[in-house]
Amino acid sequence: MNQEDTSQATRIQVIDRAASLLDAIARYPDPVSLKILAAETGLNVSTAHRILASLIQNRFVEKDAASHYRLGLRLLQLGVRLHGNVDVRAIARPIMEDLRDRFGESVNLTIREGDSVVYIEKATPNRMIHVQQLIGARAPLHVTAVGKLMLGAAGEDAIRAYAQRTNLPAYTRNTITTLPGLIAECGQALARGYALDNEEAEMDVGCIGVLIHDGTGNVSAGLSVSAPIARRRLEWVEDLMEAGRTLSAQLGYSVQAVF
Amino acid sequence: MNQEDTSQATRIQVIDRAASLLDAIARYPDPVSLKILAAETGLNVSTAHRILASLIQNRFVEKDAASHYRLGLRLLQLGVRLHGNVDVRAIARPIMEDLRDRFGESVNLTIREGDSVVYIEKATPNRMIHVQQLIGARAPLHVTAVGKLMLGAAGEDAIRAYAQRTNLPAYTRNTITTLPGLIAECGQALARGYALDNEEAEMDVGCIGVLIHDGTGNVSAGLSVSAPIARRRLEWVEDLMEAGRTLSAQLGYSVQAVF
DNA sequence: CATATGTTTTCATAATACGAAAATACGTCG
DNA sequence: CGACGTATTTTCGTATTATGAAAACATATG
Repeated sequence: MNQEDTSQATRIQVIDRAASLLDAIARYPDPVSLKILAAETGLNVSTAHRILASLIQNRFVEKDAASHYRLGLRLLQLGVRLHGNVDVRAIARPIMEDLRDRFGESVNLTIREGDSVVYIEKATPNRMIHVQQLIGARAPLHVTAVGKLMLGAAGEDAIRAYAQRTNLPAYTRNTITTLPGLIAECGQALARGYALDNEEAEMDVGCIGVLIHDGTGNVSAGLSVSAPIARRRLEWVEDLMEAGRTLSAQLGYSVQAVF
Repeated sequence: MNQEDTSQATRIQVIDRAASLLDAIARYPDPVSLKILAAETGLNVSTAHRILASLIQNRFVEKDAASHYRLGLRLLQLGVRLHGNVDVRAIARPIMEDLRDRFGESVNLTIREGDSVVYIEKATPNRMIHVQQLIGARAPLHVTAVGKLMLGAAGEDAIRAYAQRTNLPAYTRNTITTLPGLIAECGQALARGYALDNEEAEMDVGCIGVLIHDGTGNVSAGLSVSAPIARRRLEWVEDLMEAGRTLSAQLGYSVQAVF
C-alpha cells in the first residue's frame, strides 16, 4: 500500500517526511505556505502541519507572522559543527581568500560524499562575472577536477565500480564517458598532482583542482579554481599546488610517505 | 507515564528524539558510538539505532567504518540556505573582513532569536589571542552590545517583559541586573547609535555593537567587534557605525525615515 | 457581508514506532 | 586459536503513536 522503498531497509516514516518538508522549504527562496508544502511533499495538510509544528519546537523551522515557513537556526548551528570538516574549512578560508585575490576567480573547497563532491566552502571574487557554486551543492566525481583526482586516488578498481554504478552520464559534450578514458585521465591527473576540468561539467566553465591530505595521509578534501574557460590560466597550477601543500601541511600531512 | 512535556503542545516523539540525537552527536568533536549516544539521550539502544539509521538514509548523519556517528552533510546544505539571513551574511562578509583587518580583532554578525542573539557569521584575525565566538552560539540579549540595542529598539515595554521572563541573570559582576538600569542603558545606546559591552558577558572581553536595518526598516542583525578589554578602542565606534550604515544601505535601508 | 481559501484543532482508528531479547560482529586476553 | 566480554544489528509481537477526515477557526476577496 506504500510506495516503493528507495533503499529496502526499514525506514522511519515521520523522519522521511520531515526531511522532505525541510527540502521543500529549502527549495523556495522565500517563506512558504503550508498549502504549498503539503502539495510539494504529497502529505495531508494536517499531517504536514503537525510535523512542521514539531520541527518548529525543535528550531529546525521557523514560522513568520503570515504562517509561512522557513528554515530555522538549529540547522545552521548543527551545520557548522560537521565533524572534522569544520577544521578544514576554518584553516582553508584564509588560503582560499588569498588564491581568490591572486587569480580574481572563484575558489572552492570540496569533499567527497558517496559518488559526488560536495562544496563546503567558497571564496568568490568581486567581479561581475564569476563562477558561483552553492555551498552544499553536489556534482558527480567524473565531471569535476577534484572528483577525478579522488577517483585516481581511490584506484582503478574503484573507478571501474564507480563507472558501473553511475554509467558516467554526460553533462556536456566534453564529459568523459568511457571507462578507459576515465581511468587514463584520473591516473594521469593523480600522477602530476593536479587535474583540469575542461568544460566537462558545464560549458564555458573550466577548473583546476588539487587534493588536500590530512594527518593520516588520507584524502580529506579538494581545492579548486573555477573560471570562465577563456580566463583560466595554466600558470595558476603552481600557486594552487603550493596552496594545497600548505593546507595539507597545516592538517598534519607530511609528504615523506611518497618516497 | 511520560515525562512532563516541556511545552504543552502536541509533540512528535520521533522528531524530538532525532533532534536530541543530533545534539548529542554535535556535542562531541569526534564521531561517537551508539552506546554513548543512547546513554546521552536516555534512549533504548535499539531505538537509537533505528532512528540513527533513518537519519543516515536522509543524510543528516554519517557512520564511519567503526560504526561511529557524526553529523551529515545535509545539515550543511540546509544550514546555508536559511532564508534571508543568507543575504545578510553574504553581503556582510567583505565588510566584516575589512573591519577585522582595520581593528585586528574579531568581528561578529548576530541576529535575534527569542531572548538571545545568535552568531551567524564571524571574521577572526590572525592574532594568537582573539575573541572566539562559535557560529550558532547564543547569548542573552542583556549581556551583549547588540542585544542591548535590540532591546532598546523593541521599546520599554518589551524590555520590561524581557526582564520579567529572564530575571536578568548575571554573567559577570558587570552585568546589568536591574530593570531601571537596563532601560536606561538600552535607551541611551539606541539614541547614540552604538552600544558597549564592558565585560558584561565575560570578564576581560569588551565589545562595541551597532544595528543593521533591512529594506523595510526592521532591525535585521547586529554587527560587533569583540576584543580583550585592554585592546578595545573607542575610536573604532566611527568606523563600525559607518560599516553598519553601509551594510544597512546594501540591504535597502534608507535613513530618511528617522526625520 | 457572504464566500472562498487557507490554517489549526480534534479525535477515533490503524498503522507505526517501540524495545526486550536474540543474533551477529568485533575485540581482547588467556 | 578459541572463548569470553562488549558493542552493534536484526527480529517481532505489541501498545503507543502518528495519522488524516472532518470540523472549527482565521483571513482574504469580491
